[in-house]
Amino acid sequence: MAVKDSLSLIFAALADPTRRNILTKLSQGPATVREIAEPFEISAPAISQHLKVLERAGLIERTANAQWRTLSIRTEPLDEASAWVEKHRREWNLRIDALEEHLKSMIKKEEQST
Amino acid sequence: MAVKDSLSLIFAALADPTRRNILTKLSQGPATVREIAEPFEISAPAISQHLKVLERAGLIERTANAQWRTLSIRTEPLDEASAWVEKHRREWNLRIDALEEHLKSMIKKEEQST
DNA sequence: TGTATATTTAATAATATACTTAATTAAGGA
DNA sequence: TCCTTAATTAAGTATATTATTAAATATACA
Repeated sequence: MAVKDSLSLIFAALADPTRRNILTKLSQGPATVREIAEPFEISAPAISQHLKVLERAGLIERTANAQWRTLSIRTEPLDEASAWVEKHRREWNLRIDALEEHLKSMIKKEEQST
Repeated sequence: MAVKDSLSLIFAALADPTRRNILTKLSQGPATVREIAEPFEISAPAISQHLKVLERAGLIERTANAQWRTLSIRTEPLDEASAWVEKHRREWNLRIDALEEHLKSMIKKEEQST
């Protein structure tokens, strides 16, 4: 079981619709495992494993209260994921803009030479 | 091979450091498969498979030129990923703010009653 | 104490992922 | 035509992921 870097853990955790649904639920406020599991058809252990994946990625936090675990979302990993995506989007868009500038100036030269 | 929704494909594609490195390279401009493969120690077929994953997620685009394939990044899936992340971050932060407001007003009441 | 509820752990199985080497396809150029 | 280069496909393998059922653990509460 190879150790994974945090971005890989975060994106992998987000790559499953069940886990994204869990985060959607938690983005409205903390909930117990039971409350989280309720809308899904899968077994309780399956939910428990999904929660473990989310926790390992730092996306959720559990606090124990008697036999109940209350889960809440954490935004730091979302910040990290977002930062990566935004950086690449921005750099690519800069490239595209530069390319457009280049094409424009090419056309201008073309026009001047005729 | 179950059909996956697009967000799952995108996040899964981003969940691998080799593929993120490929996108980092491509965010600086288009490149051929050879150029992309160069910094990596893994075999050419492994790169080819990573490119297939990125392509299936819509993150890259290939244009064929004789035996060379030129690859470039596409930002639509990055937009989609970013939108999901931002939405959840925002909603969770709103919750937190509301909670803080609530606590503040509780404290205020507490102070008034003493 | 005994029982119900909440949740996790363990064992297992099916499927998916990420790599490998060998073979194949396709084009350029001596 | 033959050889080289670029890239993909095919086949095989190790490991990871996602689910299952059965059992274990922990707490509340009659």
